[in-house]
Amino acid sequence: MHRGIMNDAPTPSPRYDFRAAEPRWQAEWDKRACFAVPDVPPPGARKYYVLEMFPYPSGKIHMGHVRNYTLGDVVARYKRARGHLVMHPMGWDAFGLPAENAARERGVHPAQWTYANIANMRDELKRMGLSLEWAREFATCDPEYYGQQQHLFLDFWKAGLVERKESWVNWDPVDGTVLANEQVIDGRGWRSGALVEKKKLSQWFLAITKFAPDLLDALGRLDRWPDRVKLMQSNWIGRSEGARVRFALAEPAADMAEIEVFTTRPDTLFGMSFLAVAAEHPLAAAAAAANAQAAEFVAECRRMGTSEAAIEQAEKKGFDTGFRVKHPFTGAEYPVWIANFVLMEYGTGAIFGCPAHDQRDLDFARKYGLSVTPVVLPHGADAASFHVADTAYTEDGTAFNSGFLDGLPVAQAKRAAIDALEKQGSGTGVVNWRLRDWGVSRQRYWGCPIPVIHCDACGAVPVPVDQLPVRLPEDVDFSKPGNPLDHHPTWKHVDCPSCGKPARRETDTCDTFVDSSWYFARFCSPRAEVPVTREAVDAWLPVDQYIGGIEHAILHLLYSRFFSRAMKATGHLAVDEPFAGLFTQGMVQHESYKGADGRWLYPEEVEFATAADGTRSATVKGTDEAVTIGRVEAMSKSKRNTVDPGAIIAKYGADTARWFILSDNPPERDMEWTESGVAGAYRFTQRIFRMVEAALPALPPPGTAPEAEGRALRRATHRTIAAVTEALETFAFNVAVARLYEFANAIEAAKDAPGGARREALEMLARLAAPMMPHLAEEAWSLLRPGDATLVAQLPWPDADPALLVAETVTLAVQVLGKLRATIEVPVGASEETIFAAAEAEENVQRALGGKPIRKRIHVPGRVVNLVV
RNA sequence: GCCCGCCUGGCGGAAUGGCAGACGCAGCGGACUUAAAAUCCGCAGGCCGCAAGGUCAUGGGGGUUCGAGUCCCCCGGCGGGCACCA
Repeated sequence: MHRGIMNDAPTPSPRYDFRAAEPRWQAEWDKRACFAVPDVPPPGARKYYVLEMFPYPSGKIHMGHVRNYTLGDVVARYKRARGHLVMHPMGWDAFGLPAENAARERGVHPAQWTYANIANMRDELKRMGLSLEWAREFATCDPEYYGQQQHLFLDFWKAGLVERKESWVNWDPVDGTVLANEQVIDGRGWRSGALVEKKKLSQWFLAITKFAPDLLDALGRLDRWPDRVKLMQSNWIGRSEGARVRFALAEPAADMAEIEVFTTRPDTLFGMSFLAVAAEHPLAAAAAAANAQAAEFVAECRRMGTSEAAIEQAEKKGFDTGFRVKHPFTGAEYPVWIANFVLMEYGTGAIFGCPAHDQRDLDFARKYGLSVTPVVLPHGADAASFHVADTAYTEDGTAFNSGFLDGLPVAQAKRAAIDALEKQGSGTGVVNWRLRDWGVSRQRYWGCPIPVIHCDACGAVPVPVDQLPVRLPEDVDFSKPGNPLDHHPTWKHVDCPSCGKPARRETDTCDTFVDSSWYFARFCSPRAEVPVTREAVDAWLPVDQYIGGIEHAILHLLYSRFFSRAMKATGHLAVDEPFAGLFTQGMVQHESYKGADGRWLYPEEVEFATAADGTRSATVKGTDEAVTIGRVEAMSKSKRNTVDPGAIIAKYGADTARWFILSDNPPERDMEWTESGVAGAYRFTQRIFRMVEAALPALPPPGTAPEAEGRALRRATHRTIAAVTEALETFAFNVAVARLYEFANAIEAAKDAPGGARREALEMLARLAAPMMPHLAEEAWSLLRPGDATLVAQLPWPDADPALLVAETVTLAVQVLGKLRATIEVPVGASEETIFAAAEAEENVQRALGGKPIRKRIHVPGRVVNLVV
C-alpha cells in the first residue's frame, strides 16, 4: 500500500518560494499600473475589452470563479502582449436573496453581510494574480450604481419600454412571499411547507418582446458566439408562424361570445376534437363561477407551480366546462375543456385539440375518450386504412378528411386554411413569439428599488431624476414574513411628486438580472454621475471577449442584449450587441465521499490508499472508518465535494492553481479537480524554476544571438511559439499547456545545445507561460535578465521565425487500402515519383501488396501515401 | 414533456477527413538515499507472438469515402436548461 499524495505537504523548502514571489510580483504590477487604461483610449489605440461574468459575493471564491477568472486573465494578458489596450475590470453582482436569508437566519444586515463578503473575496481574487484594474470596481448594491439603474428605468419608461401588467406568481400563503420556482418543492414552500398557490400580481415589465425580431435576427451576426448558445436563445425567443382562430361559443358565457386560439397547425383544423383553455383563462373563471367542480379543478391547477417543466411533465388532466364552440369551417360543435397543460402565457391561453397530429392532445383525448380523426396522410400511406393509435403523426403529409384542403401538402394546406379564415373573418395568419415580456418586480428588500410613487389621483408617477437614488432604508425588520420594505413604518409614505398629496412608494425591487444587464457598460465610466458617459462606452463597447458559465446562456445574455438595445433607444449607447465574443466554460467537478453512516465528507477529511492492483480505497482521516468514493459531480456545498481555492493557493500558490485548471481539459467542458493533478502542476512550476536556475551559470549574456548550430533546439523553440500562439487564439489552453510541457522536455533533452540557443529557449519558455503562470514567468525572467527594467507583463508577444518552422524532411504514413503498413522519411519537396517508389520499396508494404497490381496511388503532401490494389 | 450538449486507454484528454491515444495524472521497473520524500532514466491500449509483425479498438449498429474519432442516418447512456437561484 502506498500513501496517497493528497495529504502530503509540498517540499518543505522548495527552491522557488511562491509565497514570497507571488505577492512581490503582484505589488510590482500594481506599482507600475500595468493593467490601468483610460476611460477614453488615445487615438489609434487598439482597444480590447475582456470581461468575465462578475461574481455573486457569497463570501468565498469557489473553483468555478478560479476557472472563470483564470481563463479571462490568460486572454487579457495575451491580448495585452499582442499590443492591445486591454480593459479588464471586476465588480460584484451584490443584490439577491442569500443576503436576505442571512439576515433572517443570523440577524446580520444584508448590506453588512454583503460588503464583508466582498472584502474577503476581493482579497482572495487578488491573491490569484489576475491582471485586473481594480480602480473600476463597484458593487451593484452601491447606491451610486443602483441610482443610475433607476435613471435607466425611468428613461426606458419614457421610451415606452416599461409596462405595468398582471402576471401569475408562486405565492406562499404562510410566509406571505412570492417564491422562486426552485423554492417550490413538491408544490410546497421550501421554508413554510405550505401549499403554494398561483396568484395574480400587478407588476412591472420591461418590453423585451418589442425587440424580439431583432434579438432573433441579430443572432446570425454573432459569429464569435458558440452555436449552441445562439440556438438556445433562438429557441427561447421561439418565433413561430401560425394563425389566430376565433371560435364562436354556441351560447355566450359570461360576457364572452368567442374564444381565440393560437395554432401553428391551421391545416389540421378539420381534425379538431375539442378546445382547451388554461386554468387562468377568463372562460375557466366563468366555468368556475358557475360550477363547484370546475372551481376545484382550477384551484388544483393553481397548485401546480408556474414552471414549464412542472406543467408539461404533470399528468394531462382536464375538466369539461359544458360550453361548446362552433367550428369555423364546418359549424360543427365541440366541447370546451379546461386543461392543465395549456399555458396562459403562450399564444392566447387557448388551443384547439387535434389529437391525431399532436402528442399532448392525443394523450388527453385518449384519457377522456374524445374523438381522434386523422387529417394528414403520411406520404405513401393508404387513406382508407391509416389510423392513429398511441403515437400522433406530426410529420409532413397530405391533407385528407379536410374538405377544401384535401390533397394539399402540409405547408400549402396551412396557407389555404389561413386564406379561408381571413376571407370569412374568423382568423388571421400571425407570427407568435414564445418570448414573454420580462417581469422585473420582486417583493424583496435586497434589490434596487423601483423608482415609482403610487398616487391615488395621478396613478404611477416616476420619481424625479434629481431625487435619485431612491435609497433602501437601513433600519429594516426581517422578523416578520413578507417584504420588509412594505411593512417599514415610514419609508413608503411620501408625497406625490405630481400633485403633492400623500402617496406611496413602490415597494417592489428589481430582479437582480437587471443589475447584471448593464454592468459591462458601467465599467467604462464607473464613477460617472450619469449611467454611462458616451465617449467611454463608444470607445470600449462592445466587450470583445466575454467569459462565463453556460448556465447563463439564455437569460443573462438575452437580458443584456435587450438592455443594450434599450440603452441605444434611449441615447445611452451606440451598440446593439454588448458581447462581440462569448466563451462558455464548463463546471468544476470533484469526487464525492460518504462515511459509513452515509454522511457526506469533505475531501480534506478523507485519506486515500492505492492497492497493488491500482484500486483506490479511502478512510476517514485518522480512523479506520471506510469511506465510499462516489461519483465525480459538480462541486456543491450539500455534497461537500468542494475544494477551497484559498487553501489551494496557500498550499501550492496561484500559478499552480491556474496552471492545473488550464491544463486538465478543454475549458468549455466540465473538468475534474483532483489533488494529484494539482500536485503535478506544482511539480512543473518547481521544475521550470530549477531548469532556469541550473542553466544560468553556463548561459551567455542576455542578447547573445542564438547560434546556427543550435538549430534543432531553435526549431523546437519557434515551433512552440507558433503552437502556443495558435492554441491561445483558439481557447485551446490545455493544448498550450501540453506544448509547453513538450517544450520543457525538449529543452532538457538539449543540454548540449549552444548557450545562445538555450538562452533563447528558456526566455521563450518564461514568456509563453506568462499568461498562464504570470508570477513564475516574472521570476524566471528576472533571473535570466538581471537588471532588465521590463517586466514580462510589459513585453510584446514573441513572433516565431518562419524560416525555423519549415521542416527539411517529413515523415509520411504509407497505407495499403487505408491500413498503415510503414512510415517513410522523405525530403520536403520530393517528387511524387520518388515518394511512391520509396513507399513501394518498403518490405512491409510489399508484403501487404501481396503482388497485386496497384490500381490507384494517393498522396496527401506531408501526411500520407495510400496505395489501392 | 420540450430543447441543448457530451460519449476516445486505469483517468483527464490530443488528433485542417490522412500514422488514434500527443501531453499530463495514476501505475510499473530502475538509479540516487541508511531510509523516505524530492529528483533523474526507462516501460506502458487489448489480444496473439521470442521477435519481426499481425489483429482488434474512439458508446452500439449502419452508410459515404482510397481513407472516418472526425461527415450522414438510426439506437443507447450520461449531463444541462426550461422564465422569481445567481
